[in-house]
Amino acid sequence: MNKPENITIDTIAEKAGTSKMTVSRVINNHPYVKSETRSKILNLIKKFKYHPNLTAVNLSRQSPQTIALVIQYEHLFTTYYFIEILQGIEKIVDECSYNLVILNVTSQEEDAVERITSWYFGKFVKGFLVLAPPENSVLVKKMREADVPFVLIGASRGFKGSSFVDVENYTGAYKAAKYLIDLGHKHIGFIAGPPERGDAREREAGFRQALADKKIPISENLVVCGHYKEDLGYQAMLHLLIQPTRPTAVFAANDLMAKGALMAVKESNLQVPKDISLVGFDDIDIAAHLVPPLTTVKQPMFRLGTEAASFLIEQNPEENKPLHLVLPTELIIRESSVRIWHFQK
Amino acid sequence: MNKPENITIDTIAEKAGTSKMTVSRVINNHPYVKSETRSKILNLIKKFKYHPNLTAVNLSRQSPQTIALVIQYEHLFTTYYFIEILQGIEKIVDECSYNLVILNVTSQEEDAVERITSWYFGKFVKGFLVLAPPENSVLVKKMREADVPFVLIGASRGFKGSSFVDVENYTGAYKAAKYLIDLGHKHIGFIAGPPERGDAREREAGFRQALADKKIPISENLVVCGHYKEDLGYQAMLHLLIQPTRPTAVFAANDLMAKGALMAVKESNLQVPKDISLVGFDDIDIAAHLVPPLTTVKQPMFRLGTEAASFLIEQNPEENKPLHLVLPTELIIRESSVRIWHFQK
DNA sequence: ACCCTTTATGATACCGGTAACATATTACTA
DNA sequence: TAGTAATATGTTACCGGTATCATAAAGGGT
Repeated sequence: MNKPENITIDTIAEKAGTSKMTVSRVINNHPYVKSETRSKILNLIKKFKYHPNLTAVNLSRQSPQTIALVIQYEHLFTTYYFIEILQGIEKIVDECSYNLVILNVTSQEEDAVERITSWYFGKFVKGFLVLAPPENSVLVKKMREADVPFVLIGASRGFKGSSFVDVENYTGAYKAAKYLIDLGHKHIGFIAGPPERGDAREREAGFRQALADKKIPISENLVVCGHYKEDLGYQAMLHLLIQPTRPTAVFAANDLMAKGALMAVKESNLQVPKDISLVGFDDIDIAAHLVPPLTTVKQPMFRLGTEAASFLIEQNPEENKPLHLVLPTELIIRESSVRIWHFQK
Repeated sequence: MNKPENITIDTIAEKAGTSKMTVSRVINNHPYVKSETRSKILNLIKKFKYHPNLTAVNLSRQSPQTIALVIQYEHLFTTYYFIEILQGIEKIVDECSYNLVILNVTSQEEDAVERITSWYFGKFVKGFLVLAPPENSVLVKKMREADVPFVLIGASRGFKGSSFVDVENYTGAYKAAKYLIDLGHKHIGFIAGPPERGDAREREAGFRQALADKKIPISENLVVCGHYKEDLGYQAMLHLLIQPTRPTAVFAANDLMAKGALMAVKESNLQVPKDISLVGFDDIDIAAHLVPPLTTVKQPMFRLGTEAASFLIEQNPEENKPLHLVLPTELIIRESSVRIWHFQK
C-alpha cells in the first residue's frame, strides 16, 4: 500500500539522497557525476531493479527512439532473404540505442495505413522502413500522402521522390546472363518473377539485354514466369525441359525458383550442371547448401538493412532530402554452372 | 516559430473554446458531452489532423495498451503456420484497441532477454506472447526469472506454472495413425520432428501408442527424424523407400516434411496415394494445394492466437492464475491417403 | 417552486522522466 | 590568493495526456 511496488527515478534519488536529475545523469552516462555518487546510484538501480519508464522518457525527449519495420507477411515467403536485412537493421538500431518494432500488414486490411501512420503521429516511432513493397502498393502511396517519413527497402521504382535503398537488379541479371553466354551457352532459359514487380522486370531486362548484346536470339518459349515462387519454379523448369530445343542453361530470377527448378531437373533424371547449368538470384542462405551449390547473384542484404536504418534514424526532418541508394550486386560462382561441353549441340 | 506545427489536445481545446478535458472526453467516447460540442471538436480534430500523443496517453493511463509477440525468426520457416496465429492475435488486439509489436530474437544474441524485458519494465508493453519456443529455451527461462507476464503459444511442456496455449499433439497423432491402421496399413513409416521439442515427441508418442494399441509392431528403421524441415523430410522419405519392407503409408510429424516426402516419392517414380499413403500434421495453407491434397491433422491456429492474446490482455496482474489451455486437433482427410489395396502384400 | 438526479464541463494534480538554467564545489592559473 | 574554468548537483518547468473531484446547467417528479 505505502510501497506500491513501483520503482521510479524518484525512489532511487531518495534512497541515494540526491535529486532525480543526478540519477538521470547516471542513467544517460552524463560525464559530470562524481564517480562515487555514480556507483552508489548504480548499485541502488541494481538493488531495486529500477528500469526507466520508456514512455516517460519518450514523452520528455519529444522524439521517439523507435523505428518500425513494415512487412507484408503474405510476401514473406518469397522475400525471405529478409532475415539478413533484418539483421542489418538491428545492428544499426542497437548501435544507436534505438528500438525496432515490426508491424505486419495484410493486403485485405482496409485501414492499414491509419494503423501504421498512427504510430508516427502518435509519436511512438520516428519513421518506417517498408520491406519490398510492390510498385502499386496502396500502402506506400497513402503513407506518402500522409507525409510520414519512410525508407523503402528493395523498391526503387514507382515512388519517385521517396527514399529507398535498392540493388542493381538489371546489372546483376546482365552479369549472370553474360556469364552463361561466355561459358558457351546459346540456349538459355529464363524463369521470370512476377511482372508487376519492378525488380522482376529489371532482372528480365538485364537478361534480355545481355543476350541481345551478344546477338543471341531469344526464343520466347524459353522465357517462363514463375512469380518468385518455388513451386512455380518447379513447374517452369518442367516446361522448359520439354521444349523442342532444350536449354543448356537456365537463369531463374530468384533462388527460390532455382531451387524448385533444380528439383524438376532431378526428377527428370537429368543433372545440374552436367545437362543443365542453373543460376539463381539473391543468394539466400540455402543457395550454398543446395546440391550442387547454386551459382547466383548476391544481393548485399545486410547492407540494405544498415543503410536504410541509418538514414531513417539520422535523418533530419527539416532537410528532407530523400535517400536514393542503389547497391551493386555480385555474381557468386558455385557448382551449378559450367562451360558447355563441346560435344553438346 | 509561433506555430511550432505541433497540434496537441490544448490546440484543439483552445480552438473549440473548451477545456482539454472535454476534448479528451470526445476522443474517448465519453457519454457526457453535448452532441454539438462533440461534433465541433470532431471537426477541429479532422481539420487540424490532430492525433493524440500515444506516449502521453500511455504515461497518463499508467498501463500500456500494447502487447508484444516474440518470434525467433530462425525458426520461422519451420513454424510458418504462424501467420494464422498472427491473424488470431491481431483480431483480439484490434477488438481491444490494443497495439501489437513483434520482437525478433536470434539465438546468438546474448542479452536478448534484457532487450525484451525492458519493453515490459519500461512500461511499453503489457506482456508478451512467445511463439513456439523450444523447451530448453533460455529466453523463456529468463523471462520467468525476470517475472514478466507472458503466454507461450504452442509450448506446454517444460514451463510448469507459466501460461500457455497448446494443441493436442498426442491425440492428433494418435488419431492420424489409427486412421491409417483402420485403412488397412500395417507398415507405417514415421518422419519425426526434432526430439528436443516436446510437441515433436508427443506426436511420436501418439503414433507409437496407436500402433501398440492395435498390436502392430514398430520396426525402428521405419522411424526417421526430419527435424520439421522440408529438405530432411525429403531425405527421410528416400530412406524409407529403400527399406526392405517398404512402408505403405507414411506419417510425417509436420506438413513441411510431408511436402518434402511427397517430392521424394514422385522422384522415385512412385505415386501418392496409390503406392504410398501420406499424412501430415499442422494443416498449413499449402497442404490443401499439394498434388494430391494432403491428409493432415489440423491445428486450430487462429484460435491459438485469439486465446493467447485475450488472456494476456484481460489478465489481471494481481490474481495471476496461469492459463493452461490445450485445444483439440482434427483429422482432415484429403486425397493423399487411401485404403490399402488388397493385392498389396 | 423545490429538491434530486442526470448531464455537461472545468480545475487541478499527476504520470515519470528530461531540458535548461542556476548554484555550489572543487581545480587550475596567473 | 584572488579569479576563472571545470566539475558536480539541484531547481523548476514542461512534455501531452487522463483521473478525480468540483461545479454548473438541465430535466423530472411531487
